Amino acid sequence: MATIRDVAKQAGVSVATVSRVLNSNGYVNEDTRVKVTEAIKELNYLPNDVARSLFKRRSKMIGLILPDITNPFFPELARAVEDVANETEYTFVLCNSDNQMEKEQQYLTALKQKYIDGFIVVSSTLTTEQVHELNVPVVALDRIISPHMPSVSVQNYEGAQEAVQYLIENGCQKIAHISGPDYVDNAHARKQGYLDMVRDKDWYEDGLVVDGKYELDPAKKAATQLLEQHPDVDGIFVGNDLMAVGVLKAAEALGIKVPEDLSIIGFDGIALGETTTPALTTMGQPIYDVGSKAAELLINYIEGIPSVHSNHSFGVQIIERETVKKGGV
Amino acid sequence: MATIRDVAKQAGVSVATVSRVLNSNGYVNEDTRVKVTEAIKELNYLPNDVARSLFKRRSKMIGLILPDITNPFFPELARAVEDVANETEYTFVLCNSDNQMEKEQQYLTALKQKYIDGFIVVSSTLTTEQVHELNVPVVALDRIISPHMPSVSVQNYEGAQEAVQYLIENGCQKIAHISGPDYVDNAHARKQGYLDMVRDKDWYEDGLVVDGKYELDPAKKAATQLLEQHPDVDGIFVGNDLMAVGVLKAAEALGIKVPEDLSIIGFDGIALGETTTPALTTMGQPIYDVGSKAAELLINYIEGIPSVHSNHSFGVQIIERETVKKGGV
DNA sequence: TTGTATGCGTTATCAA
DNA sequence: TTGATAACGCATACAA
Repeated sequence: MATIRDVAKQAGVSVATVSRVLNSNGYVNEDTRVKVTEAIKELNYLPNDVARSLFKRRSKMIGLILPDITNPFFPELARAVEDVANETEYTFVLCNSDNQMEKEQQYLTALKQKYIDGFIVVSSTLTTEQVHELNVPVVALDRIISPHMPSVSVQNYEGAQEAVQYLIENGCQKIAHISGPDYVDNAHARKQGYLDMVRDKDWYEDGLVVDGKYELDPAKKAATQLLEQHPDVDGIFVGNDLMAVGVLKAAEALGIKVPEDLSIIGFDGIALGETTTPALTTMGQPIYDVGSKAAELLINYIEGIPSVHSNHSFGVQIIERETVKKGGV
Repeated sequence: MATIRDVAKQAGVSVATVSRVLNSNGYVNEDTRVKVTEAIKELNYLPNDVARSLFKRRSKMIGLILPDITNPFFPELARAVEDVANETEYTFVLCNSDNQMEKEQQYLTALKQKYIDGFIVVSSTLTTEQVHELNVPVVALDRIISPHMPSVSVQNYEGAQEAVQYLIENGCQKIAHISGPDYVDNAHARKQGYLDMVRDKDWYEDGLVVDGKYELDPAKKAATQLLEQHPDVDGIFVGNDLMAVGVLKAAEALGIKVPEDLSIIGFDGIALGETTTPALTTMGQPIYDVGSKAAELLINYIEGIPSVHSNHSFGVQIIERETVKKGGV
């Protein structure tokens, strides 16, 4: 590996001038610029980013901390972040936290030792203090950590209401909800959206909302119980698509026809929902846009470019497929 | 951020001694060791990895280059790599190449500038020369670049044969194949496995193998055509699970009952296959093990630990679910 | 057992 | 317009 010194020697100039043409700042004579450029080419020289980082105290790296890339909601998000990182010449570090604060903290400090420039985090456990004392730019994604911290998310509450409304409009008479964990703010918001739509219905009762942990199997179990105890439920608003697939499987196992006997609507709009039979109707969020917006926000933040909105909330939109029986009341 | 110099001052020793206790090498008096440790604690000192990297010429980072994390085959692989990277204190960089050699090359050189210690690559375009002149440890994953380069993969040829055999044993009379791209070695091997099982059957004809590009929609289209042109096909061995889902969808659209009128078997064993209706029968590969083995191999390679086998090939195993009609001939 | 000095490869300051 | 040189924060060779 050639160093800047080798280039300098080859071009018959000092390292300072080489550095100047490299970063194109400061005056440099056209002739010597050419000489240096040629030397660089001949030696196949590439600047050493580590040395650069040491001097600049920044690494051109950003980290994405999320629960688990194996959860089908996250790959598209990660892809979006990676894409904008790539465009802006940042390198992208992926961290799976399994929702454990300990792991999050480990990644945070380990990467800080590498002069990482910033983080995007999907977390329900990180506190404002932790982020603050980290002293590195952070934007929250999908889940909000604090209103005072830049974030990108979607209109969970409103989306949930729309979803329930859609079920009602299509004739459902008794609508249940499979919720995500209460400590996840978006799960909480979706549940509230549901509750505020149904709480005053005469058919409503507490047993209609059960926890599915945002995972497939727990949701399947929860739905099975729910449907056994409340056979008159004819519509379910499920907190995310992954759980909705579990609900679909539960109905199938119980011999309940979807959508004839039971309408199901999910939330997220992940690709998985297109592959089930029947295909999943859902409240879709613009996952890729959410991810890339978070990355943009972070990079602007890092580079000191002021952002108009530092708390961005995307709208959601219903994706009509096959798990809701169409027809008015 | 405190530096080693701050710690030295605080403890009343030189930076060399601090370095010694940090890396626990060289002699150091127990008393001063304690003093230093305390100073470190008081100052909340963390060593600067960038400075370390510059000196050591290595970064404790490994890169994983794969086509697209959005393809449901890859998240589990990536997770496995990240897990062992994490255990061994390496940080994990994810790169999406979209199967473009140009992007691969960009990542390779960009990360080399950061003193990356090694790569795991899922690639069909990278050449031995490129890897060689990179002069950084590389292990090939899922797809073999050269027999002389460490690699981890599965028994594609044998698995394909088993899959076809399974279809035959269960009474299929005319078996087609939806293949992956021929330039992907594992797709080629799977196709060969199929061909070597059926080439001499009296029902075999060339039109029975069609390209599905290892993607869902192309496979769906290909299967639709295939099934229209060859209505007597009663079994399909599909080159991967993602395409198999497309085939399932095609059959559904054509009103062909699976598995009653058509048996389908995929390859890979990704989670997606469990969620379809009917659930996909497939040749499962130990995806997580494949990924973690590759990571182990790479890290041993990096750290100079000799590996017994540098070309590892895992076995595959049939996962019987619901898309193959059971029953002998 | 400990300290001093040097280098890892850059960038930026200051002179020239 | 260019060149010396001092950082950046650490680890090691060599002295002491």
